[in-house]
Amino acid sequence: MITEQPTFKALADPTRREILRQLADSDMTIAQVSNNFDMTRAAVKKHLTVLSDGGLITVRTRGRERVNALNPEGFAPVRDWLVFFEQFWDDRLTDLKSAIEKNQPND
Amino acid sequence: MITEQPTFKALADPTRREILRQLADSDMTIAQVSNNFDMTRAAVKKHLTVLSDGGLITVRTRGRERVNALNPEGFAPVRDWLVFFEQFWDDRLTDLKSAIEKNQPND
DNA sequence: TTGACGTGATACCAAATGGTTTCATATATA
DNA sequence: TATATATGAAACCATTTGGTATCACGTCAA
Repeated sequence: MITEQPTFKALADPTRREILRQLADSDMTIAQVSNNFDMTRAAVKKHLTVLSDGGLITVRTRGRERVNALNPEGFAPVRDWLVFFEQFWDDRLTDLKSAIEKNQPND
Repeated sequence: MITEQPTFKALADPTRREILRQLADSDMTIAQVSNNFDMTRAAVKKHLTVLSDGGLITVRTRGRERVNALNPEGFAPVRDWLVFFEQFWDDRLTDLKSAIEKNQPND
């Protein structure tokens, strides 16, 4: 079973969400990502590990480099979670609509 | 400007996400929510405060009670965030498709 | 082969987080 | 009015988190 916890946890930090946005533009090595943030490479590496644990990115080896890329499938837990509530509100609206129509049959 | 940070932060904790799911069934007072978790009312109250700060729930006073309810609008930051990436992938697919058609004009 | 480069991993630290207990305050009720 | 109920808030604590510095290791290039 897929647990959604690592995914939501990974998204809780603004630096990590910014990393995802940048990876949307292009895959990047750890060093490249680090250049875009005012923190050490070690700190960025930790964030990338959390993102990887959350399934939001994949990492492939290229020589001595490690290339990070978005993993579209990793976003599924968030999508599913959101759909649960949106579906719920859709049903609520449908119920409300039918209730109104029931009380106002003269449309 | 709406900052998405409090929203994502609120969603990082499994207890808080479970509270949201329960509130989808019915609005609840703090005491009612507390009854569903194995922790003190004070702890639950803290979680509700975080959810409120994140705009995910609204709280109304009813006598000496405080009734917590889902706030559909509070989910917008997550929806917007997700749409950014899904749109991105849609564009990628479109680009890929047109590139393929360009190289295979004999369809 | 010998550095230089890119990364992994660990120890360490301050601050944030998630929980507790305790007490104060406001409202409902006998 | 006196008491019980529902909540608010603060002090406190252990653990997690997000950062640092440092060193070890594999790979590329002269």
